[in-house]
Formats: sequence, structure tokens, C-alpha cells
Amino acid sequence: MMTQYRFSDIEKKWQKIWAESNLHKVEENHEKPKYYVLDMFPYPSGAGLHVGHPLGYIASDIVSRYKRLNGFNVLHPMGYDAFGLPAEQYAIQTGQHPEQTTAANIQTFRRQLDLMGFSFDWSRELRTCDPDYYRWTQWIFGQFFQHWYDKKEQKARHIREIENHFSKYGSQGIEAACTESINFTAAEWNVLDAKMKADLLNNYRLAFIDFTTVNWCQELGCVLANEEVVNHPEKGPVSERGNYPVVRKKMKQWSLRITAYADRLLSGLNQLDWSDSIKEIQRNWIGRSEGAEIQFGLESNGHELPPVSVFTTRPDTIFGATFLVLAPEYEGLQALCSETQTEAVLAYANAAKNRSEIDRMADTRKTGVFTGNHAIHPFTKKPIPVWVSDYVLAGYGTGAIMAVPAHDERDFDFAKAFDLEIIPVIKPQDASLELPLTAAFSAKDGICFNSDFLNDLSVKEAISKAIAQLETQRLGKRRVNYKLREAGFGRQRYWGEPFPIIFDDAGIPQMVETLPVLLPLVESYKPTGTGESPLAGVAEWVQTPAGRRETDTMPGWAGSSWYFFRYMDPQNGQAFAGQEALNYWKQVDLYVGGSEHATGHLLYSRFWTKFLFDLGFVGVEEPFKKLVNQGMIMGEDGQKMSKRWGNVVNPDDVCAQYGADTLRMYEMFLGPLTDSKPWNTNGIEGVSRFLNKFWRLFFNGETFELSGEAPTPEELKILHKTIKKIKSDIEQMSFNTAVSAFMVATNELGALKCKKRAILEPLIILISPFAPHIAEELWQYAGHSGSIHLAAWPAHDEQFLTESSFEYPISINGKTRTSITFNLDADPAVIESAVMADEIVQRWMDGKPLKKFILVKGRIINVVV
RNA sequence: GCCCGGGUGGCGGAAUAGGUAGACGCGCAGGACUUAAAAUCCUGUUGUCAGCAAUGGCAGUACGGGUUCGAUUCCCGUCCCGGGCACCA
Repeated sequence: MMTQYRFSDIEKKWQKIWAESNLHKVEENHEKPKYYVLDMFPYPSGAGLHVGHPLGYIASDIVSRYKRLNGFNVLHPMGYDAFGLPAEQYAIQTGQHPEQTTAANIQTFRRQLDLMGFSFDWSRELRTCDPDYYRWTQWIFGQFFQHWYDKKEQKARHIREIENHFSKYGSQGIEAACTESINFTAAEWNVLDAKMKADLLNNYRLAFIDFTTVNWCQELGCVLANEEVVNHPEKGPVSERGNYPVVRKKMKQWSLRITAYADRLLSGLNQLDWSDSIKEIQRNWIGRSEGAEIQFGLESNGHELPPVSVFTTRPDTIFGATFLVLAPEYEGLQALCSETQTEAVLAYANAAKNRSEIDRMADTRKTGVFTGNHAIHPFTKKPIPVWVSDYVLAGYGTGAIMAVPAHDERDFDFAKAFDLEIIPVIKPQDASLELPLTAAFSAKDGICFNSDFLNDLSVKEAISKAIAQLETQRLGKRRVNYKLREAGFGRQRYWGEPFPIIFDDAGIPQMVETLPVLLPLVESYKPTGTGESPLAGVAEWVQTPAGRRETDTMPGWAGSSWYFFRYMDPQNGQAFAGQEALNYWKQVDLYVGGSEHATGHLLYSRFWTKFLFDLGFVGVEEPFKKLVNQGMIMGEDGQKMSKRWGNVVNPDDVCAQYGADTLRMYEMFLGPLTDSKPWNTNGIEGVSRFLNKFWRLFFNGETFELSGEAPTPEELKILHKTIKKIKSDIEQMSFNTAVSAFMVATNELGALKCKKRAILEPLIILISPFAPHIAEELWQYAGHSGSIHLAAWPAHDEQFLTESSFEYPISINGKTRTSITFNLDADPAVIESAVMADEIVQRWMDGKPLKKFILVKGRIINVVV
């Protein structure tokens, strides 16, 4: 009977000892360099964990343990993102308070996480739904509310400073991030009443009340996200759940002015050690484009009409602009229509308003209505018609475009649909355009023609020149535009952070000073049907002596946008984290989590960090220095692991059958961390076999055996190449090849029957980050009283790896034919003559003369004939 | 449509400052130990052709070209898969 290693006893034993001795508790320690390893904290769903969830946790745990062995003071915390919709929906169905279900779910999660032997410092655990936590989420919101963004200084400043400025100088000299730019004098400001001042300041606050268009479902009594709305063939837009009609409705909504930070969010990406794909996703989401804003005066037919500003990235095509198009939601649209066309335009705008986003997206046929009026081309002074069409979006640029049908596909389609003029002004560099155009020529490497002062310039030159000309003639200016929209921050839900806001009798929002504002108990979690959150029904909470409370709650991402700072000092009652802790831990060195948060959590966290940086609370502008996105583990059938497909593998079962160490190593062995890959039950057997083999390296039958015998060069070479390989693999997060290196070392040492302490003991340390329990047990067997996780990482010594000779593959014309061993310091001339004298080489040369002899030292020899 | 990744045995995957393609594991086939099974160990395993065999030839990293003494790796074109964005002017 072979010794079987008893993982179940061993794992239970050590997990208990580690917990009781607080082995993983960490404090600030200025003697050691710090390292902060963070996992994206989980939402504690009722389903518990499946084997896909711990993938990233295992990787981060390996790095944490590796860093500790290398002398780093490692912060490796865990907590729960506990506010959110599923708990609330469960409450609606069962009447159970979300707090109860959340607490129960957290217990399950904790039990499952403990099974896998992670080295989290649980004394720092946090939950976003805990009042001691969310009081600081509310506090940070309050800071957003009390600040505005100064574009000149590129930072957030206190709202009092802009008030002071307004009272002395009006809006003159202020360049602020705002909803709309308004000009007024100090005198005008000073005569405003308190409510009017508050409304005006709302235009500048970083947390402000916005009016946004939402998908409103009367039947469900709530607002729906775009993805919750589907298109019904007869009824039009309906809710995904229940098929109830959905209309677009303007609603008051708290928002955060994230666009103020668009520039910095974009440029900050360059310094981050993140995957290119996720940086690219954020770049696209921010969507910076450079171009010009151009003013078009309108032909007045008797009465004066306001000018229309358009945004374009192609001012070089200005001479090809043959009409303007306004969005159906264009501000002041009605005033721009001629009398005869007003009715048609308004009918069109109204129809467009109720078309769902998806509908508008899916349908690329061009529709539109002529306003009946003309604009004046800024250079040619010719009149060009002004149209309205829903292919122009109100929310981007100015909500109006100059259409250049010859060089923009959409404008081309529109011009064809309504028989509008098409004037080509850009031609390919080395050819002329084929006329008439059958499609827009939108290449950006052409040459201008038909374009007055831009003729013969390249597109790039023409863009600069056109802007310069527009600026000198005061017809327009350079402008940078972003796709990024303000971040809607209010939810008509119960299970979230209440806003620390009370509207006083004048309707002015006032910051609540005493935090936290506790989430009150409600009787029903159901939507009220009025568009308000269930909190609106708690009269005694809503009505306060100071006024009426805001009844919306914050979105799921509020609590997760700053939790990484709270871990640094989780019990602090005076601040979201103390200065000392913030200065010591600074930022997350390694962040591991899924890529699905690219445009949500990861962007918002960067935004909040930059804001807290501006206020001087934190010393870093970026929260996550290095980010690694682990892939998904699919079911054995290749589909996403889900109850629905019946392919879920539970880590509890795997731990019971094979042990946590096997599960950990197997998940790492599956393939590169960042790839998605299927689970394979057979594969885990191989890793289980390996760990047993590893265990047996140390045993002779039933007895543990380590000898003090001096190791041979061959054994030393195996050890040192393994140390080197594991170190570099962990640092590159190539865990699958690290596991394979352990297998190779075990196979080789097993074959040599090596039982020497000098070789095997360092090997236990190497494997301890991967398989912490078995390593701890073997370490104890080896006679150590302290934990292996407090040991030091062995250093590899190159001298054991250097070879004196090398077996050179010999290729003739690039095809390997034989191999000959030479000393590495042998004279190339000697090698050449030896190779040329070789029988096999001679045979393949077949009497042809030698053309070239290539020797790459320690690599290859190639004979060219 | 645009922007990122990526295509290597029966399977998961190794190997890229260009240098012996297929490490490691799974699966499969054969063998040892055993009354038997489990466990463990050993051998083989890209395809194909020749040979009783040891062995050897040819082809081969999605496809077609190119650069090079030499290409899975670099360049150009095509196809396919995954992800992101999408009437963003």
C-alpha cells in the first residue's frame, strides 16, 4: 500500500491553525516594502460560488504568498459588494429583508472561501451595505456635491470659491465643467434669490441634478435600462419582463459630472500596466475626437433666427457641406422651422422621441423632414437647406451637423434619400474620383479640390488651415468632443445607499451633515409606480424638520468605486481612511478581476480616485497600477457555467474529493490565467496524481525521510532551474507553466530517488504559494516549528545551471539532420571542420560545395550548400 | 461597418530579441505488480510512406504569398473564431 496523502485532515488542521494564530493579519510596517494585491470583491448571490469564481482569487493568493516570502508586507483583503438588485428582487418575492438574505449569502461565501485556503486578512473585511462603510460613500458623494471642476487648473475646487467669484465678477473668467455655458455679471448674480442661485450652481456641481431621458414602464412602475427593453413587432418598445409598453420620459436624476475628468481619464491610461484590450475599451468609451465647432447663420425670412453650431472632425470638407441636419431633440427646434413646415417637423420629432434606442440603432434607413429654412455657408455664403433627422444624436456634439454627403456615408445615404446636392471636395492622392459618386469617399488620406483656399492640401493640412481660417474670421473654433456621458447616479430602488440630501422648503438641496443617513425599514420593496423609490413611502423618514429627503438611492457602483481605500484602514471612524494608512499603502499594486467591468467599475474607480486626489485626500491619481483580467471557466460542455445548463461544478465538491491544494493547482494548470477555458474533470486527476507523487518524494513507504547527504550537480541543477522558472513564471503570472515545472522537477527527482534535504526542502517553499496546506504539513515533517509561509524564498544560483557543452542540432539548408556535442568555448574553426568531417553531414551535402557555415553559439549549426 | 485579441496533435495547452515544433497534463494503446480490483510504475502516442525491426524519407503551427542560411515567431493579402463599440459627424 502506497502512502496516500490525507489532504482532508491536513487542510482542516492548517486552516484552523492559521486562523487561530492570525497568520495573515497585516499591519503597516515601515521596515518592509508594501505590496497591495486585490481581488474584485464578489456580490454575494444566493447561488454561492462555482469553480469559475475562485480562479482569480487563486492567482492573487499565489502572488500574495510569493511576495510575502520575498520580504514584502502584503495587503490582501476581501469583502462584499453587498447592495444591489438581486437581493431586492428576492425581497419583493419573499418579503425577507435584503439584509437577512445578504448576511446569509455572505456566510456561505465565507465558508466556501475558507475551504480553499486563501491568505486574506479577514480582520479587514468590509461590506458596502454596512452603515459604518456607507457613511463614507455618502460622505464622498457630499464632496462631489460641494465641488466644481476648474478647467483652467484642471482640478476640482470647492463650490464656495465659484460662488465668491460669481458675486465679484459674475461668470467672467470662469472655465468650468458645466451642463450649459451661461454668461452673467456679478450684478445679475447678486440679485438672484437663494433658489435661483442654487439652480445656477447645480450647473457646476460635480454631483448635480440632471434631467435625462429614461425608459419608463408604467406597468412595472420603474425605469428600465436599455438592455431591459426589447422591441415588439406590434407594440413597439416593451419591457423584457412582461412585455409592457415602455416610453421615453424626461426625469430628474442625480448625476456625477464624469466628463469633467474625460481628459485625465484618457491620458492616465498610458501609465497603467493594464491589458491593451481593456485600455482600448476605455479609450473608445471616452471617445475623444478633435475637430471644430462651426457656426452657421440662418437666412432670416423677416424675423431673426438664432445661429446653429455644428461639431465636425472634418472641417477640411467644409466646401462640400450642402445641408445641415438637426437632431429631433434639438433645443429650440420649433423656432427654427418655417411656418409651413413646423407641423411636419414637430410630428417627426415626436415620433422619434418614442422610438426606442434599439429601434433607432437597428434601423439605418434615413428619414427626415425639411425645416423650411436655410443656413448660410460660412465661406461660400450660399444658402443650404436645414433638415431634421434622427440619425443625428442630440447628446453628442452640438446636436447638429453639417452634412458632407460626398465624404460621409450617412450624409450620402440621406442626400440620396431626399435628392440633395452632393459636392465632392476630396480625391484620392494618386487618382481622380469616379463621378458620379456611388458611395461616400471617406478616406482620410486624400487631397482637397473644389475648396478655394484649401485646394491641393492634404486632409491633415486642410483641417488645420480650415480651423485657423474659421478662428480668424470668428466663424468657429477648435473643439475636442467626447462620447463619454455624465454618470447617472440615482436609482429608484430600496437596497442602496440613501443620499445625504434634504430639500428645504424652498426646494434647495442641502447636504446632511450627520452621517450616516441610515436606510430605514420599509414595508414593501415593490416599486411605487410613481417612479419614486420604495423609500418615498416611509413618511416619517422622508419628512424631516429641515425638509424632505431625497428618496432615490445610489447605484451599485457607488460603494465599489472607493472600497480599495477603505481596506487600508477599515475601522476608521473619523475618515474614509487615515492619512497614515493611505500614505503607506498608496494604491493597489495588482488588481485581479473580470474584464466585464471595463466601462463601469474600473472607470468610475479611476474617476473617484482622481477626484479624491484633487481634494488632497489621496496621494495617487490612479487606483490600480497593474490589472489582470482572468478568463472565464466554462462548463465541461463548453458553455458558460450556469444552473440553466446544468454544468455547474461546485468547489465544495471538488475540495471534498481532491482537496483544496489540488483544486488550486488544477485551476492554474488549466491554461493561461487570462484565457477562457473549459473545466475538465479528467484533467484534475492528473494534478491530484502529481500532488501525491510530490508527497511521496518525501516518504519511504510510510516513513518521512530527508537525508543530510550532499546533493549531486545533477540534483542541484534540477532544483535551481526550478527556482528560476517558478520565480519568473509567478512574476509573469504564467501559472500554468509553473505547475508544469513542478511536475517536471518531481518526475526528475523521483527518477533519481533523491531524498536529500538540501534539494527537497527549498522545493516545499517553492510550492507553498500554490499548495499552502501540503507545503505546511511537509514543512512540519521536516522539523520546522514555524509556518512555512513565514520562510524566505530560495535564491537560484546560475553556477549550477551553466553547461560546459551543448548538443548542437546540425541542419543542412535549414533541415535538421543530426546533432553533435561540442564544448561551449570550443573554437568555431574546430567545430566547423568537425561538422564538415561528419559522415551524415557529408551524405546530405551530396558532394555540393559549402556556401556558408552558420554557428549560433549554444543554439544551432546550419550548413548551407 | 470600425477597433482590439486569437487560430499549433484526439483534448487543455508548451515553445516567439527568428534557431531541434508539440514541454507538462488528459485521453488512448500495450505492459508490470495483483487471485482480482483500486492505487502505483514502465513503454508508445502529429500525419503519412518504406521496413520484420532498429530506423529513415516526406509533409506539417488556419490559407496564399514575401523577407531570411533558417519563420509557429517578422511583413503583405485572405478566411474563420472570440471580445468591445456601433447613425458619435
